[in-house]
Amino acid sequence: MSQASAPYHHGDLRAACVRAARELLEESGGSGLSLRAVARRAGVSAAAPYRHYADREELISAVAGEGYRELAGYLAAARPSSRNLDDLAEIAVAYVRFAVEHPALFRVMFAEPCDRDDEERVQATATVWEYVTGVVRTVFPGADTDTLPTSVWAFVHGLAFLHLDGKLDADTPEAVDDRVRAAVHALFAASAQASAEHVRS
Amino acid sequence: MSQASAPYHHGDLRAACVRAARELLEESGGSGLSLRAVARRAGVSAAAPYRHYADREELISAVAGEGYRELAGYLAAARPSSRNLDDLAEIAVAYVRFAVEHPALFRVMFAEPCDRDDEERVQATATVWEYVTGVVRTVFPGADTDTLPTSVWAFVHGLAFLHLDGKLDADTPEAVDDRVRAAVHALFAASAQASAEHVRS
DNA sequence: TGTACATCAGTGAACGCGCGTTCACTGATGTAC
DNA sequence: TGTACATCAGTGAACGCGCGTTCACTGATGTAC
Repeated sequence: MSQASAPYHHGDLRAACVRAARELLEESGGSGLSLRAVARRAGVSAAAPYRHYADREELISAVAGEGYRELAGYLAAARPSSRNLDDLAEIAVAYVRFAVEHPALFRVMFAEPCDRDDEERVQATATVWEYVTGVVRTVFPGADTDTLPTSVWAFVHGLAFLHLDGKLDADTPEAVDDRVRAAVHALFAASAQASAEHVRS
Repeated sequence: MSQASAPYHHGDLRAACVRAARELLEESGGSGLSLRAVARRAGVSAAAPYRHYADREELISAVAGEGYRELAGYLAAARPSSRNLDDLAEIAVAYVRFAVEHPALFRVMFAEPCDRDDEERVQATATVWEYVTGVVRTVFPGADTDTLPTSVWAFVHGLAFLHLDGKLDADTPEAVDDRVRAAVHALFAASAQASAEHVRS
């Protein structure tokens, strides 16, 4: 409740660690993310985080979890309900924007070897999956609901990573948005012809 | 020329470092990749690599460069010339297979912050880009040649990363191949209808 | 309301480690005469 | 062919560093009576 400036014990070191970790991530990238640096940033001794996290891995998982929740927020905010290709494009824009705005966090979420036993992360992946499936179902009614979500997620995820790694040049955030929109429309428009041919043959 | 078992000086430490680095990558992932570990693995003192590489970064760039060249080989071997969707699917399979067979190397190639000034890496990116553009031109003649390659590369790249991170479950290499083929066809088949609608509206 | 005590979050010193990088050096190689 | 010497790849010891983690501890909090 109180927001005293000099905390007696600390207040909520658990949350403060995640916050500190995210700040470090934004500032120095993934390489700067050590438990000691987090403790330092939180204004606490190096051993203090061990009251709240078993080890470094557990803290990182917590950070990744928060990242997933935030990504879900971005997507939901972009289009609460999606009906057509334009909606899909805006969702893709939101996804890529999240990645580009939080590059190190996005890498932690996806590029760290994913621990299958970590329930929070498995859950987070499942959430993204369900979301994508829902979008695909409304944008492409009657399509193959088993496979197409994979394709769409992969496509959007790939756009995010390529932008993240600077493989596509887009200087401003707006340029990124535009490239993403164009990529979505190009893919689904230009493929119509080839697809029709393929189905027919 | 000679392949003596106990090298006098060393022979070709420059190449041996890259080889050692790749072995470490396969065995222990990206975290184990230190210059000292590379030297140890190459059977040489910790300072020796500095005769051939200015610093750790430069070695890693060399490794990434080799990765790009090898990826290009995978792709070319999959389909020397591509004409239709099936060809594209096999190229995607090759791309994902490369990623899954060399996960840590693939991450080094893409997930390390990409140095724009490193000519070899810029060149490597450009090579992939040109290859993808060429494929797109033959598979989708008459399509938007500026944007569609971005879409296709993103799609395939995303498939690679999602498989790499275990976000999609596919237990055997064959299962991965099948999922990739299915994803390619699902994307280009199911989108036809939505695309046609969109163009018409 | 006041005291005694259990709880437990945070301390600070210490451990052993592997890292990147430097330095003066050594010793094999290959070239000039 | 034989010797003198310059070159330069590799050595090994050392630097200072930050890391993850442990440990016995301290001191604030909150509860029982």
